[in-house]
Amino acid sequence: MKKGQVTIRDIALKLNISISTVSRALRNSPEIKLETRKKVLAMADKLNYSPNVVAQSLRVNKTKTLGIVVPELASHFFASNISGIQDTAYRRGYNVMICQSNESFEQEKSDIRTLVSSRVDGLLISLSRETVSYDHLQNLIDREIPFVLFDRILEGLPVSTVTVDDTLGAYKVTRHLIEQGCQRIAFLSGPEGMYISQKRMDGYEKALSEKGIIMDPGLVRHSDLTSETTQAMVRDLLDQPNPPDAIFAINDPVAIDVMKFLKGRGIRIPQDIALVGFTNMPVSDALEPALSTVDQPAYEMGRLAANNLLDQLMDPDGFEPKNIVLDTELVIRKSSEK
Amino acid sequence: MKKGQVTIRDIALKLNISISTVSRALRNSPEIKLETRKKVLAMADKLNYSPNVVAQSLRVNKTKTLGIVVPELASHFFASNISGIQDTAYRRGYNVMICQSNESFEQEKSDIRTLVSSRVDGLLISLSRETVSYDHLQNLIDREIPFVLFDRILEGLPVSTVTVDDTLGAYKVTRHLIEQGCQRIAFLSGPEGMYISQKRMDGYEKALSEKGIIMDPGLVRHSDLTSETTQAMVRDLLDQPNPPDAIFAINDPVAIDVMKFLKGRGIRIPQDIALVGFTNMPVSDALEPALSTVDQPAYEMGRLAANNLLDQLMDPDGFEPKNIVLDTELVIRKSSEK
DNA sequence: CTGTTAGCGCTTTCAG
DNA sequence: CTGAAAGCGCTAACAG
Repeated sequence: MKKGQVTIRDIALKLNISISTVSRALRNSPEIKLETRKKVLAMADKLNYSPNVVAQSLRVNKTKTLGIVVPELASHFFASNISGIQDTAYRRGYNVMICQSNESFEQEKSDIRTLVSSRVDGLLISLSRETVSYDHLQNLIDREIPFVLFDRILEGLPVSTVTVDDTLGAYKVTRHLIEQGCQRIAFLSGPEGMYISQKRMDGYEKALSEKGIIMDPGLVRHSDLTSETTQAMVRDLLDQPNPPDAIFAINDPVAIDVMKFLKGRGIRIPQDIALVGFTNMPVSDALEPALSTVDQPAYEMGRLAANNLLDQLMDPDGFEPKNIVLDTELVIRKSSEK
Repeated sequence: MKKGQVTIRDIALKLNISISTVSRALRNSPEIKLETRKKVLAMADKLNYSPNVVAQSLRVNKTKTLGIVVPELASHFFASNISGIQDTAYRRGYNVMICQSNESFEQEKSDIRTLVSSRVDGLLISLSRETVSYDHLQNLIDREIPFVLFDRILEGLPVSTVTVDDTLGAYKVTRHLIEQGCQRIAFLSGPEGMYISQKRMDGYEKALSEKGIIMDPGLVRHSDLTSETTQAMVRDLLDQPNPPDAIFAINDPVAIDVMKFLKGRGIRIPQDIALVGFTNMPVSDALEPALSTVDQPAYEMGRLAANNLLDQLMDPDGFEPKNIVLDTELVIRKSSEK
């Protein structure tokens, strides 16, 4: 990029051959004589040549770059997703550009716009907690820009998705709590429109009804996932005439906020109130009590999402969207053992 | 990027003017008549024009993209650094590409190579725990590719750096522990060559000598920051004839590993052994006991590093490298209150 | 104030 | 097997 960058022209000049020959040799075109190719490769090496990917991109109209949009980076779950995506992308010769929406719908739209204008070849998107409408995604479809949704998805779009079986995960949690003798299990959910809120709610309800427990709507709350709201909701839950004996939090960060609040109130976990999260953050087992949770294969989700997107880029026509659903594992720790 | 992308040529054709006029109008060149510019802008809007940044990059030999290399993404500290960088970069019209070295020197070199070949305009780098040599950085200097080091730096290079006052931070920790009555304070450090290991060691020694405590070399250990090594070292520390009454861990993740191990052994914190970390991860205060630690302004570090790099890109000649050092705050919690 | 022209570095027909 | 030439979309002299 700096002055004096070596180009194929320099190689051609030195070798007294045409630049097209150099170009072909560099890319192992079969029509080049072995000897010529060797000469070119040697000279390229000697001059420390490195191709100008910008020029290549302009020429072939492909940047070999994937765009990623996540709600936040400072979350172990999304960071692991990204690792999975990156490793896969690099292995297959792609770079990534990452944006965070900070859980804002507007920012998410802007991120997508930025990435598209950077000419990424495809996108991997996990939606913000505010996102309930399609338009910006439909726009990508209209412009034939391939993308895959993961974890925070929206249903009904003809695109690939990668999720865990949220319903089953929540079902396992709720059933486990019932088996521990809990009768009034609160569900501290995320925003109503969010896919994972709905799916985990389904699992929660299924387990309750299976065990013959009538769901008390007063035990279900929708948080915007911030600490403040979470704590306000727990307070509200506790101040009811008939408080819960267990809380199922939509994810580990929320569960940690709950834990802090309960401790502050002198409420014992799990004796007074059992607690379960979702995600299995690495610190979950360092908490006191260690947090029961649902292990989500974050890295694997990223890997699968990236592979699916790259397959789509390799063969745009023969491609069929897939809905990939991974299994989860309930990790039982102290916080829910009555 | 898809077929039928609108170009300035399309606008020019529609308006029966030259493409250079369109180009100038789009970029608010002062030499264009207001009326013409309005027409162009209107048409661009109507056709839903979006500039091809790849072509722009090729032409002006700048990508308006910064490269970031961090040891890992799944760390709240680095994720916050990145947020600070990103916000700053976006505000100033730049995108970012992020790579993680996974604490590997080889991977770090490869990341830098990748980013450079992607033609980023500059780099922001936090070194891996293995990095003790210069060559790959010197290479950037030789090629006149601007970069800034942050947090995990290496001294002696004519480039800007952004760190916290590691020595002072460690000094505060050690003095605090002494004031709590601790006499045998172990320092569980990182790899020997690492900048932060050395600086924090300096602060540790300074506090000890100031208080007239003779440093016991047997109380200083160098971990590679993995859980396994950390736990092995703590075991070793405990199995000494004269075990420590406090442990100062190089960062919070290591402190958490220490905590897990001590708990497993039935050792009480802080009564038997006091514990302090470094970084102030958001979960630190949810631990039991809540972890004393040193608060590092991660977001701010990222912001300053990015601003410094961007200043450098704006004015390459008039630029002087700066060593920016931020202050830290000792956060005292239960884990160190005897 | 606007148009013409010449590339940025590379790939890819089309001709030999 | 290799070369000549066109062009990806855009910017920037240079000329009017």
